[in-house]
Amino acid sequence: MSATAHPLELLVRDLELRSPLSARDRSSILNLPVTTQTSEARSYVVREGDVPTQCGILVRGFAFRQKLTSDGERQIVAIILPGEALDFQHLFLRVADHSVQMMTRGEVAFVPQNDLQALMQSSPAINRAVLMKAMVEASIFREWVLNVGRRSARARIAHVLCELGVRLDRVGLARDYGYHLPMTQEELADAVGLTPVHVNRTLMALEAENLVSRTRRQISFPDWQQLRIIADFNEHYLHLKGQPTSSAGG
Amino acid sequence: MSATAHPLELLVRDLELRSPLSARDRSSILNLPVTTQTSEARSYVVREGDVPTQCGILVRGFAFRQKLTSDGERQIVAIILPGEALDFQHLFLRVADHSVQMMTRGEVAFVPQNDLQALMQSSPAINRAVLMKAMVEASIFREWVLNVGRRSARARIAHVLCELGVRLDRVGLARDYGYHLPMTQEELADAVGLTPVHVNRTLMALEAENLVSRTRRQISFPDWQQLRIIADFNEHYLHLKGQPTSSAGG
DNA sequence: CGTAGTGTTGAGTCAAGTCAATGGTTGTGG
DNA sequence: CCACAACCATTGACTTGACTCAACACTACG
Repeated sequence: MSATAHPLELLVRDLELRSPLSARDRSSILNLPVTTQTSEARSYVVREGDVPTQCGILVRGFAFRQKLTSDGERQIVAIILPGEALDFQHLFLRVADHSVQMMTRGEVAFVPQNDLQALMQSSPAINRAVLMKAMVEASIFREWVLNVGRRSARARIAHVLCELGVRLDRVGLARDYGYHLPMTQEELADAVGLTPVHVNRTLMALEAENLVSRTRRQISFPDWQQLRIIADFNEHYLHLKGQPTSSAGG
Repeated sequence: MSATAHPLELLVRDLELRSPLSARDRSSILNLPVTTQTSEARSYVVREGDVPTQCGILVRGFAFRQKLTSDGERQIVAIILPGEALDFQHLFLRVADHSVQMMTRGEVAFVPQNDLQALMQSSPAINRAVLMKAMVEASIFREWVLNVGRRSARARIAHVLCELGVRLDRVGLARDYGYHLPMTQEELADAVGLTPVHVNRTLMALEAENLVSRTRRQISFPDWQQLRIIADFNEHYLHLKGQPTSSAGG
């Protein structure tokens, strides 16, 4: 358990992508007390109504945020990638307003909220990085409202595939924006507000047009530029560019 | 311009609803340097791509956040009520990922980001209150993804009407959850991801069932409990309850 | 009292949903 | 290594909720 990479290494890398951290900041994050635990696919990490006292960070595997209607229909409202926090929002909100579930088997690192909060108070850079991450997530929610509210089935699905390509590329988990997608068509349907049957037909159509190529759970994009166009994808909402203050020549 | 209420009074009230502020906190907020300006209906307060240096707070009137698809379809992703900030997110994100537009004529107070940031650094309570507000907004976005993604036209519309009823009630702008709704059916359509024609038909149906009553731009709800049910409305996502730490007795 | 923005209604169409069956993959235990 | 079981993907036939197009009515305001 100690020879492998530190469980929070990916988190640090992810935070640094938008806001620079000093060596000291990095090491104080890595020195946070963590409890790492393996979670099975489909297990819940947070349940709606919970009052968490720890902050979970996804170390390995994929997870998602979901909400249900009263008649049991599921909407996936966010996809969580390795290195991302499951619930920064609980640093400020007491009770969970949605559930977080593992999409695949994976590992989650838990840090006591108090320790993280103390660290944020002592380091403006860490404070800033964590809050930026939370604000970017809010921006992604806005884009998803647009996606689900105003785009065709084709564009919706393509848009989610593009978003994952770009986000996974950022953390080194994609190759030419293609990636291993451990998501069933039913889950994809619940992320874009469609039925699984219609997602299947739409994926088949995208494949027939040579915009998407699937083998097993691997997905790739023979014509990434064209896919972006039909997805109406513009990554501004991911706020990936470096900070303005210093070196602007990104 | 000086005998009337202070432009940030509603903001203070709103922040206090979730997180207590000391007298000193209140007065330091009210002492922030503000520039108040009147904005016409449909004018833009923030445009996608802007790099704001001031933080806008809605003093009077209604506004909304919107995003457009490349073929010009609009999605309203949030409705902003008096006392709410237009762009707390720009304290952490440099460039605007969406536009904020006035729904009605109104007044907006601008505070330099630097001053607000300094205040947040000097007062943990203000810091907490502002960030709670931002996190609650993120929670509302999640609910909207669910609303637009998984509910019927009827439920979607009813849900937005319920949300506005509860939020307006909270700031004293509703009476039995009925309120003045200065929103065209086209805007409502863009908030719920439907066409104006279909919104009209659905509203007429709700009215025929005596769940909604409209006169001019005033809307009221003869059977609020039933409306909540058909809307699948549960206000947990608004995080309205007082803080857990002290007096829990509602 | 005209004009422009809204709201309302009707008729016809279509994108996406439903229901139901079949086919393929993966994993597991014997 | 095989056979089963469970889950997932695919396809067809049919239905429907929401959209489109187009007209007309109301209201506010100068």
